[in-house]
Amino acid sequence: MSEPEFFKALADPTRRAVFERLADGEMNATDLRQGFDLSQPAMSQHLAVLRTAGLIAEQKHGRNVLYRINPDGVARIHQWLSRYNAFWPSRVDDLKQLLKEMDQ
Amino acid sequence: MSEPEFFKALADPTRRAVFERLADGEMNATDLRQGFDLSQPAMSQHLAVLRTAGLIAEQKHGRNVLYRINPDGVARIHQWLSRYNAFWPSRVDDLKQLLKEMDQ
DNA sequence: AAATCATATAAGTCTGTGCTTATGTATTTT
DNA sequence: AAAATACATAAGCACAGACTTATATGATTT
Repeated sequence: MSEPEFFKALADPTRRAVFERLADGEMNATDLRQGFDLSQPAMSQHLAVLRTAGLIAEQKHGRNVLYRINPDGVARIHQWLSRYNAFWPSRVDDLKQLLKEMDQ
Repeated sequence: MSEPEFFKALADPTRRAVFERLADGEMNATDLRQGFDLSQPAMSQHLAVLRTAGLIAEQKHGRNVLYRINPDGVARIHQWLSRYNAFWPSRVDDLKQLLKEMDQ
């Protein structure tokens, strides 16, 4: 199995915040900067790290680039974490709860 | 919500390997060093980082210290990841499969 | 076509972190 | 009680990474 890069990518609080913001919907780099005290290159570099780690995907729209969460990346985190399911004591209840919520 | 420290802790490949080794059962620091080209203090420091992040727990046994995975830490990763369940396309099937396996 | 806009890349700085050796502190063994 | 063992802590070094300013590139607007 290849080394998971997502840990390093998400170890930075700014990148976690960017990732979380993208959970609400796709956005371009300029809009993503709102609320962050960060230069444009800094954001661009963060986005490059997240993209290289396979956590976000990009789509060009003219001179804009829309960024969105890459489901494959989330799936890869889940895959890594599944190794430790035995250490998740309340996993049965939580899973049943989750399935119930999704059935509604 | 407090900042998740586990990402920084698991961003280091050595610490991930230590964590993975502990998934097979509790172990002391000396045994954990087997197979790693690492000094004793380095391992001690890695274990301190994992412990501070709440990922492992320790139990003193005389002059030995047994380390084991802290289920609370695993639960916290799951909790963080649950925010992104909507981006996990195959989650329903996987969860049902997991529940089926656990019922056996 | 010139100016503006959205983004990326380059280069340099500063801080964080992972490593080392040296040493400290209990605990166990002889 | 002295030696050995298991581990932690301290201090220093070297490299990685997050930031900056400056500049480049391509698309849009005027």
